[in-house]
Order: sequence, then C-alpha cells, then structure tokens
Amino acid sequence: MTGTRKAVTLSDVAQLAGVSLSIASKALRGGGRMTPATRQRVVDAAATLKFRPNTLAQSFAQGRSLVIGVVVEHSSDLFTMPVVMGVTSTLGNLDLAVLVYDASEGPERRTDVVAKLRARMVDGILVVGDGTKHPVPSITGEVDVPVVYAFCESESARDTSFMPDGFGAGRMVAEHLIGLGRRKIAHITSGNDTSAASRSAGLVAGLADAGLSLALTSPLVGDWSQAWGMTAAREILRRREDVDAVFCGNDQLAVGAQRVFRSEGVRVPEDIAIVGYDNLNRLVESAPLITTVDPELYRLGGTAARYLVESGAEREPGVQHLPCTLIPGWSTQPDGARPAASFADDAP
Amino acid sequence: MTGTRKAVTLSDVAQLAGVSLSIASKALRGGGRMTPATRQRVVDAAATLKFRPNTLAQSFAQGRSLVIGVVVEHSSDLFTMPVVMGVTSTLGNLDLAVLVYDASEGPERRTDVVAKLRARMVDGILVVGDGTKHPVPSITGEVDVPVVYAFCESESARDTSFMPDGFGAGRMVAEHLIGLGRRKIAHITSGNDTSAASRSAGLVAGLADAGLSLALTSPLVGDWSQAWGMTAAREILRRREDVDAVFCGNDQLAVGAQRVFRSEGVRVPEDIAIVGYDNLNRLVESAPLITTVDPELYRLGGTAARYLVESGAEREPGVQHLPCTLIPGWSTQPDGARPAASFADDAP
DNA sequence: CTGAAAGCGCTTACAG
DNA sequence: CTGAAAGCGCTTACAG
Repeated sequence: MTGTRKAVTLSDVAQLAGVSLSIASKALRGGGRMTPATRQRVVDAAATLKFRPNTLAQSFAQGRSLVIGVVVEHSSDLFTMPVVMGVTSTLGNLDLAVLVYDASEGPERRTDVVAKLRARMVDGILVVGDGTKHPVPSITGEVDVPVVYAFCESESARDTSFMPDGFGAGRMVAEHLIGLGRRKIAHITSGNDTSAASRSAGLVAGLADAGLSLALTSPLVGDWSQAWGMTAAREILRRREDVDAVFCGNDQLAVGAQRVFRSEGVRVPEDIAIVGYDNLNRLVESAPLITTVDPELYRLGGTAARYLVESGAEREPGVQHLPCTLIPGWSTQPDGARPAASFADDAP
Repeated sequence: MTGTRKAVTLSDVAQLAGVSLSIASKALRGGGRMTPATRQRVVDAAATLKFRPNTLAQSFAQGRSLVIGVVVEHSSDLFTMPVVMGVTSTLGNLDLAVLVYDASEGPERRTDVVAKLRARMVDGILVVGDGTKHPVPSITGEVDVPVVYAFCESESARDTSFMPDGFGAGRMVAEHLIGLGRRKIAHITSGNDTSAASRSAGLVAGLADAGLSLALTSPLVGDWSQAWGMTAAREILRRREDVDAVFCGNDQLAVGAQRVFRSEGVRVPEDIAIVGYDNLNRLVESAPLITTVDPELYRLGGTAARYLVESGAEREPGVQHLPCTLIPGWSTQPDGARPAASFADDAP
C-alpha cells in the first residue's frame, strides 16, 4: 500500500459537495428526497474522492454484520465441500462473508456455536448437513435471523431445507432408460441410506408411469462398495431374467457392475445399459464416463445461500427438492464412444 | 429467539460490577492494571449477565473486521476446494470469517476485488491458486494488511507462499521404493506441468542419493489420462529392461499402468510396484488403494491461514513447501490385501 | 488503581 | 429540501 494515508470519509465527500453529512449519506444510499442536482453533486464528489464507505462503520450503525454463519458437521467431507463452497462463493459474490463453524473441529457444543453466531450478529445462518435424510435439530428458534438448511432436512417442518431431488433423479433415470427402449430395469443400491431410498422410490414411480415394474421384483440391496456392485451384477446374470438396464444407487456400484458384465461377455450398453449416481468418477477419470446423475451440490449450496439472503421474512416452510442433472455417458449410448482402453476390463 | 430482548451491553456489566465503562472493558480484555478483586467483580458480573461483547462495535472501535479476504481463481475446482475449505474451517475456528471472491464468477477485474477487500477492511488476504507453479501476480503492495499465497507462488519473492512439497514427495517415493528393494524405477508423468516437474526432480534426486538413476533413462512424458498410463506401461514392458517399480505423476496414470501390467501377467507389486500421486482415488474407491502420495491440500489451506493470522508483521519471504504424506496401498505391499475383485481386471 | 470523555464513521429520526 | 444532533457499543489515550 502506498502509505497508510488517511481514508476518505463521508464527511470529506459532504464537504466537497457542500452539503451536510446526512444529505451525503442519503444521496449515496439512494434514499431520501432531495433535488437531483444535490444528489448528483454528492455522487460526483464521492467519485472524485474515490470514496469507499467504511463497511465496519456501516455495519455498526445498521446492526448488519454482512456475515453469514455456516454450521457444518464435517467440512472436509467429499459431499459437504461442494455445498459449502457453493454457499461461500455465491455469498462472496454478494459481498457477504461466511463464518464457518465445523462441528467436527473444536469440541464446542452446538449451543456454543449458536451463541457465538449470535454474538457475532450474523445476518443469517446456513446449516449444512451430510445429505442424509436424518433430520437435523432446528436452531431456528434460538436466533432471530433467518436460518436455512442445506443438504439436510430440519427437524422442524416450519424450516426451509434444500435437498437434491433424489426422487426426481430416480424418475428421470427411469424415463431415460425407457426412452432408450429398455423394459426390464433392475436396481442395485445400498440399505441404511434414506436418501438413496428416495432415488429407489423415484425409479419405481417412473417405471410405474410406463406401466412397468422393477425387474427382479425388488432392488438388490447391499452397501456402497464396488465389490457389492460386482456381486449384485453376478446375481442379475444368474437370475437370467433378461434384464436390459440397471440403475445403480451410486457410481461405485455402477463401475463394479459394468466390470462384471463386460468380463462376462455382456455388452454394455447394447445388452444391458447402466446408470450410476453422484457424478463422482468425473473427478478422477478423464475418459468417457458411465452415465450418471449429478446431484449438483455446488449449485445447491449456492441456491440455498441466495434464498437465505433474498427471502425476506417470508420463507416457505418445508423441503425444497432441487433438480439433479442426468449426465449421459457411454453406458447408455449405443452409438457413443466406448472407452475400450480406459474403462474396459479387457486391456487391448 | 425468545423475543428480541435488548442485548446486554458492557455498560450493564460495568454497572452491575460497580465500576466504570473503561475498567469493565480493560478487565474483560485482560489488559490494564487493576486490583484482582476489581477484575474479578467485572468478570463475575459479565458471567451473571451472560455478556457477549458486540463484535460489530468492537470491530468498529478497533478497525479490525475479523474478516479475511480470500481470492480464488475457480472455487469449484477439484483441487482448489479442499484448500479453500481448509482455510475457511481453520479461520472459523479462530472466529474469523472469510470473504471469498471467485475470479471465475463475476467479471470484476482483480483490482476491483482488491478495492472491495480494502473497503471491507479485511484483516488479511489469502490468495489461493491452482497448484501450478506459474507465478500469480502479487497484490501485497496494493494493500496494507498481510497477504499470504496458498497453493500458488507469488510473482514477488518477498511474499510468502505455501505449496505442497512436490520435490520432497518425489524423493519420498524414491526412498519408499528403494526401501522395498527396488532398483529399476521408471517414471510416467505429464509434460506441461511445472509442479509435476518438481516431483520428477525429487524422484531423480532420491534415486541419486542411493546411487541409482531413472530406469529407461528418462521419464515417459504424456498427458494426465489413464489412457496415457496404459500406453506408457506397454512401452515399459516392450523395452524389457527389468523395471521393478514405476512412479506415476498422478493416480490416473497409476490406474492405467496397473491395468496393463496385470492384464499382461505382470504381478503388482511382486514384479512391478506402482505409486501414484494425488490420493484422489480414495474419493471414489472403497477398496484397498494403489499406493499414492497425498498432497494434503486441506491441511495446506489451514496452515497458510494460520500462518496469515499468527505471523505478525514478520512474514518469512519465499515459498514454504509443506510435506506430503505417503499413503501405502497394495501396489507396493507384497503382503498386503490385493483387491482381486475391486481393482483387478480379472473379475473372478 | 480508576474514571470521564473523546472517538471510531456512518445512519437515522427529528426539526426546521 | 436540508441540516444539526444523537446514537450504534466498544476502546483507548489521558487525567486524576
């Protein structure tokens, strides 16, 4: 910095414009009534002096901190990071800072966090969860600023929560596969995951809309590992029910299933199409990818943040389900580039 | 909130303690001289009233915003996210907020960002890069608060930058492989990446320390794709030079190389050990992983942030290289669990 | 050791 | 339409 020269203050502007402090303030904030000429004089003076209002003083005078509190369980979690980054970056664009309290660091109890946030006079609070549907405790009643829940559902039905539309994702996958002419659609997923259950339900609903039901009658339920994807895929082949598509509850399962199919001589997608969920492989693969669904977590964080600051007092209660995006890959596109070298098990 | 009851103020505390405002202030901040009894009275009064100083007033009075500015190129980048999250979460633990300006959103030029940060009176600035060694422009001279560069190197040698120790990582890999008895160590990497070049140099240095040199004389240089890993692996086999280990510049290359080796009947790690870099597969794999190096980006962000706020005026100029962590996996542990089902090409 | 007072820079009723 | 003044709640020289 070229010296710590004294910053230009609103008084300087008022003086140069030949008006009082209060007029200068109103002129710059766009409020108040005054002759256009007066306002213009002030604006010009501010420009001349390159006036930048001292945000600290503004905040203090108005009681608005321009800081949004973010309460997160585990900020380094793979799925949490994009949500929080979406929040942070979106708010930054609105010149709002974020104060992030990670419950996993620092052993302070939730009530301490709330107390800190209140003392800090944050203008709003975002609670970011881990994407499961296990309701998180509502803190809305403990503060008098807006609170929004992102990637989790608040215990209180009166709060506003944002979640990826898992049900819609499942339905979308059903429509995608049916649109490709598939009729015997199986489902591999994991138990013990309520948000995965939404995707399953959506799939079933989408099938029902077309007068279909799940192949093999019920989903193959295991864990989230690639190994389970392989096991389940073998089970599908063993059953010999002419399954022509599989929706896997996540990308790991899809990779596992795909390996088994290909190594068993089943053509993907000609014989069996595959769809995953998460769009995670994109992170580590550079080759064409298995068709998947992107939950758009970064965007979800941004949407929740924008809603928090834009909704005035009238927040709509309930869970808002934000649309996911189908990412078409080679595993459902017969004519698409098949990554023989990259994804295939049979190295050339 | 149970009504918008008036917040308790320092005056209330002073009054209850029977002292003046200034004494109350000093007592609570730990400074100033006074009888222990007086101080205790104030502390007790504060506790009784559950006094929480109004941070906005404190900030205004002291000219400290308790906000740190973060300037980032692309906040949704895979490698940038953990750095920024590490920054954000570490600062949050210190009750510092972050104001993140993402240069990729909003077309404001860098100078506008700096002007905004200055008007906001941030207490310090973190510039977060993309991990390449292409120096970023220094903004240190444009502000009068501390600036630290994380995951990038400032153009100015007088600035403090934090980068993963790629050279050390390469050397560490050399030592790891040599410790396992390997002597003919090849290297697959990508061109056009200056930070990858550090890893290569470190590997060569580590080999030299043991009187060895790179197998095949020079690195196999291509791009970052799994496909190139496969191609390079075939090249290694074709050359027939008894290579017994390969350090791949990233995890993609390692996966590709591993596939080729195994499908060609070369045992990993018995015949050829493999090490990658990035520790990315951890994100999507649940099975045992190929040995890799974790650049510890989340931790790097945290370290840079802590340094920013803890270093007073005396920041040490230059680039600080933070240690990476070797993550041992099955691809270098002969006795380790080999993921036959998960990573292998030969599905059982 | 303690207190009265000025000051941080802006906003906002309230008069004129 | 415009301005003088109080106030936001704390910190910090400066006196006593």
